[in-house]
Amino acid sequence: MNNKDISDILFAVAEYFTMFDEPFKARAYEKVAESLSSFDNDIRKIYKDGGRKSLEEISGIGKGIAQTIEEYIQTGRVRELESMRKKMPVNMEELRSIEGVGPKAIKTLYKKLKIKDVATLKKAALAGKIQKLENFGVKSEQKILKGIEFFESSRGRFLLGEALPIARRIADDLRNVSGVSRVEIAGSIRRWCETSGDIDILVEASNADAVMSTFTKREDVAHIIAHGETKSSVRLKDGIDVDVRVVAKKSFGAALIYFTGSKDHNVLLRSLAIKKKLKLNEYGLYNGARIIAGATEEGVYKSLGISIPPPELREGKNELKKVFTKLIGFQDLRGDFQTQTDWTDGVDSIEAMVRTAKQLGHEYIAITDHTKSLAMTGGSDEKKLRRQMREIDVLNKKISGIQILKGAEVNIMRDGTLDISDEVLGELDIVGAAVHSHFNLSESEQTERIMRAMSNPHIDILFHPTGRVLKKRDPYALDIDKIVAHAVATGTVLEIDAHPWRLDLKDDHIKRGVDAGAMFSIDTDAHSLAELSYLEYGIGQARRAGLSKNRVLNTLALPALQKFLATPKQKRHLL
DNA sequence: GCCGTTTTCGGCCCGACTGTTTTCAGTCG
Repeated sequence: MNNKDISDILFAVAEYFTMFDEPFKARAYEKVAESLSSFDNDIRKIYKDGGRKSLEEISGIGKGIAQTIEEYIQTGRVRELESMRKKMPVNMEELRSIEGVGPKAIKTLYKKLKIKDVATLKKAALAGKIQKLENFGVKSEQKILKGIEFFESSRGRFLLGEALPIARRIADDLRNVSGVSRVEIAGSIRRWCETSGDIDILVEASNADAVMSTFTKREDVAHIIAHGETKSSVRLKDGIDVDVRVVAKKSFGAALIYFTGSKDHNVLLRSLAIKKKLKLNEYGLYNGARIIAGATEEGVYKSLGISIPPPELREGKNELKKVFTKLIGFQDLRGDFQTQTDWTDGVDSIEAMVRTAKQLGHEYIAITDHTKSLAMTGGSDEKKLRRQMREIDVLNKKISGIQILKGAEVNIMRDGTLDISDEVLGELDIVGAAVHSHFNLSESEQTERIMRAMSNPHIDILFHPTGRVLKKRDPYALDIDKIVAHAVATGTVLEIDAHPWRLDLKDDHIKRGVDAGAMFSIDTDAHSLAELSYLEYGIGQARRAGLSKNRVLNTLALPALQKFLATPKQKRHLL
């Protein structure tokens, strides 16, 4: 049981309260659930050390919620939730993942049509039963069907941001098994693909038995799919499948190539081997019966006469023929240009965000809270922005070793104008612009709108350019090549939003930018301290696109960055 | 259910958008 489990339970309670028309209780639970999901300290430990009282010291937690958390920690259950579930036994998590279906809709759907999950929802929608319900119509029925389509196409695949932490946890545990000398995460995760179907882990060990039994007996295993001498598969309680294989040292490199993939890459490699009258499999590269390489990846590629491609580029395209430009490295970024704080919809204070960024080794961090037309976030108007600038001045004096840049995530209005005056934008160090509404404009309208915003001399970066949310919302209709060309023409930097739900721009779009000569930034879009470590997801996407360090703004040291920002937009360049 | 330099009771971030309606409920962020 960790913070996420507790957070999930509180979310569930909140959802039910919403259904039972208790909006304020719901909001109270929701708030705590949100803050716990990115809370740095272990709640269970806080409770064990200081009891219920210490829970109540956390902002947002009072007597009631402290009791709920206590009950859950002690018994693993929450009676109130169970009794509400009895009244309305629906698969809330599944139904809520359909866009446009909220708690109230779920309530009506259950009461009128006994809809419990996506399967029964789909049946009812296809039968035209939903459009007849009060407050529903033909359009809402169609919207639900579209949502189900989306749900089905992305089911079974996990976001990189979900799969990678799980894979690392398992890999770390396996490293502690005696006799284990090496553990690597392979598969699509190693290639930094934005989603993964499963987790592949490769182990080099003298004692395969111990590895297999430790792995299959994990607490987070829901059931064992296979348990063999060198290979086991399990399904975790999270729903994701994990394969672990144990291989001998002399085959580790060949196995790592094989299990890293992609499938298409392996096909290319094997046909290359055949051309050279060799044979490649997961145990090694063979000349007849004699093994000529296998212990290391380098050795196998070298014996095939090619240089080793970074895992991110092993997609079965032209990676065997290509000479690789040096990709941006995971340690190359010196700062972050998109972060939100508790001034708007972030969780943590500016000071806390800055101190954490400093711990991460950043030389600078831009504070980019939302602006006024995003009222739901408490977005800043000109006055509030100026107040924030004064606070940043104070903090810059107080905190040494990192520069805080005054910024904003300015909202792009329907017509492409901005919701903050040019005068105030001019006072900021760095400004990002982003779309948060009117997602349904035609491609040409949407493209024109964004290009107009990019033409503003104060807009340094276009934030999350296509607006997608993985597994949830498609990107808005956009002519990406026009946007890229306009970025180059105006000197606007294109963001690679590293937030694991966004990864926006995506790899293919980054590639188009690379080809067109655009400049990029890689930012976390962090709304809490924990999210400040998301940069690696963006770097992974950048590497998949072949992006090199010298095209990325936040690889610059602070003085060079300041010089860049002091240059008029049109004249800016990185190379 | 939580909280207090506008309150220990009475509010609770709130505006846009959609699709349903004919003045509004639900969802989203």
